Amino acid sequence: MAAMTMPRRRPGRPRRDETRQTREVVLTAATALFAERGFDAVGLREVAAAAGVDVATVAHHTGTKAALYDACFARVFAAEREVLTKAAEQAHSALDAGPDAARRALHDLVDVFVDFLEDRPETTALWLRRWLEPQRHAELDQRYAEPLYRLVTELLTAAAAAGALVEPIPHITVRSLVWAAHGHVVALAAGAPGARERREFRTFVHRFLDGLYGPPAP
Amino acid sequence: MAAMTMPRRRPGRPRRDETRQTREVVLTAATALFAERGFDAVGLREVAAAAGVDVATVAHHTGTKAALYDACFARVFAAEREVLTKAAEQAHSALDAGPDAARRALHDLVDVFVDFLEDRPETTALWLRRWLEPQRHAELDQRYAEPLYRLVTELLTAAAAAGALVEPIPHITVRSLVWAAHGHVVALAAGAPGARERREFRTFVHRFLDGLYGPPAP
DNA sequence: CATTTAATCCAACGTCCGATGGATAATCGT
DNA sequence: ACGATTATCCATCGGACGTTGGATTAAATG
Repeated sequence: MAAMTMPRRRPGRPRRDETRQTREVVLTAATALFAERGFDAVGLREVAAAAGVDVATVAHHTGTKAALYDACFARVFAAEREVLTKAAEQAHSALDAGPDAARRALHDLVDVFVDFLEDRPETTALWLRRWLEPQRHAELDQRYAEPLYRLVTELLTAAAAAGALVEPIPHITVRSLVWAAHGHVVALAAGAPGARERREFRTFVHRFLDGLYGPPAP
Repeated sequence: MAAMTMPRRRPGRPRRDETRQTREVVLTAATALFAERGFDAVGLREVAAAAGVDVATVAHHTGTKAALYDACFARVFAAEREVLTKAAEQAHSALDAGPDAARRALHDLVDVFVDFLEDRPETTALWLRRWLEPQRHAELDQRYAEPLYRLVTELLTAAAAAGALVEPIPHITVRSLVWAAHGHVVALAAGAPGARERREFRTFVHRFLDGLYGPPAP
């Protein structure tokens, strides 16, 4: 990740090796501000100042404010999707090795997810903000969330077919786990004692997942 | 709940029996708008129009915009706290009647919670918005959430002492259930098929709670 | 070297917002 | 019946916002 501000770049056409730099710096600064305070509470002059450039430079690189906002979301969510898709595919390929291996694979998958959110808490903030904007929400859900939900839901369904997995309603199980993880990040941001909270949340999630491996309901 | 708009009240001192009416109408209209779009995206003129009054009238009754915002939160959260406190106390008093009654009492309690959120989805929106405002979040958490969390956590702890309740980390269990419920409301608002989703979410939560009543981990 | 291209900043425009002062009208207290 | 009180609206002010046009600088291009 590039530094938050630039060391005052002089005007003029950029050299071939330094194109795209300013855009990244602006996006990084804008992402942090939007995650913290939202679209309307953040001014373009503020973004420009945080990035160390003029407001017109921001407009030059990212167009309107709405386009800048969308670009911030796309960048963060794409990174999340990339990490989680890879982890989900690994878990999927571990299914053939028996119920115990499948359970461990599930543990690893959610650990990757929780690690990612803890490392980049702005992801949670951006998702919460999108969930509060119904029209955008639907679009981004389709692009970034649904593929993952589908993958993990298939994972649970396949595990139920292979081992003795008790899985009442896969998509609700997955969604609830995701929201619990976001709640965990919010609690951390609000000042919950960090190390202990992190450890206990993982314990909770693992036990919850293990509970899915109990005997089928009569 | 009063109507969203007023039938154009004429100026002049109000009669004794109609004091506080305008304030309630303004608060109701403002709550709906703030829940939908947030503090900065809602203008006071817009609130005034939705309530059928002038912008100066809004200021007269509620002071600054920030005070109006806070008043909306306080009203909704107080209602939620009242309903849930009563339900939690009922569940608590059912603990002495044995493990089965305790489990049924827990089911009833979360049903009350989910019913409340489904009936008044603006509650979820307001909580999400508060969680995105760290400083306000801490204060309202202390006033409205923590008493309830403490009550339910004690409930789980007492149930573990009485029956065979497996409860690894009570406060994380409670928080995760709360967030799962908010995620459920967001999914409903985003257009998930209503009746089926409502039924399945309750099934999921009940099975999750029953899982807490399994044999203690070795 | 001359021209084109790209990035940056400065200054300004029009708009909308929250807040306020003051006028008006209807009821209350006496 | 008459002042005091309260609620309402109108008009307006200062400021912040997103956006844009144009000047400046520097590298690429030929």
